[in-house]
Amino acid sequence: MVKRVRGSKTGRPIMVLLDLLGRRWVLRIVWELREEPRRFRELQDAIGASPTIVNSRLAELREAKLVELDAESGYRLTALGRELLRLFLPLHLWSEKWVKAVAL
Amino acid sequence: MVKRVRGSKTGRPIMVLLDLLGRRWVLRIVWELREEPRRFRELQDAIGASPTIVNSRLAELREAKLVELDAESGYRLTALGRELLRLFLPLHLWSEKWVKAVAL
DNA sequence: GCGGACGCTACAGAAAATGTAGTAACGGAG
DNA sequence: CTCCGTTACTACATTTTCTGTAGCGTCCGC
Repeated sequence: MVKRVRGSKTGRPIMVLLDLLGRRWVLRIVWELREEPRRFRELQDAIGASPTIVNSRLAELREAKLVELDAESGYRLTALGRELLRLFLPLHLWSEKWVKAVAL
Repeated sequence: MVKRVRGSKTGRPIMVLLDLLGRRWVLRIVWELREEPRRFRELQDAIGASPTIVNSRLAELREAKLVELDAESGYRLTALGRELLRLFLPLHLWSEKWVKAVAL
């Protein structure tokens, strides 16, 4: 038993995944790592969250094998993390369209 | 200024979107509405969150024009919401693969 | 006019996030 | 060998958010 499933008791993969991704800052961290590895502080400054929460989210993402820490370069996406990111890339374009529709 | 951009001051569409989707239960609610409309209580029971938070997330999703309330059938995805969901559908399959890779 | 389903709200207590400060390990300069 | 900077990370009091439970007001069928 690897994961704590917060939002769902079912343990169905999609629920576990949605639970993980639905935590504050998780999507943002993955997004921030999309191009290149980042140092802890660098990441923290970029997203503007407290070190406490950045650290615990990184721990969760590392446990989920989506992110890893390389001593040379910093935090970076694993192969699995890059796969996930690839699924999210279309969001970038779509978000532009969405914002226009919502007219913020 | 319509939206509170919690996680980012930039107002860049992708950041606003990631902020919205990164709130607790939001992804789960969108997922729960993927097939058919749901009533408030039905939705609440399905995800197991408090009515308070279900209501406020639904309000946010309605403001974001991703969800709407139809008196006849209940809460459902808008056209925009269905577009977003379509981007997320591959997650379902991917999550199965991911769980196998993580649960060593 | 009673009962049930509906969306939704109030509110106290619990949990999570913030903001600030600080620790411990390492590596290089003097 | 000290000092300094950089690294990841932790402690903790304060603030914000979420939960759990109860209940409100409206509509509709009986």
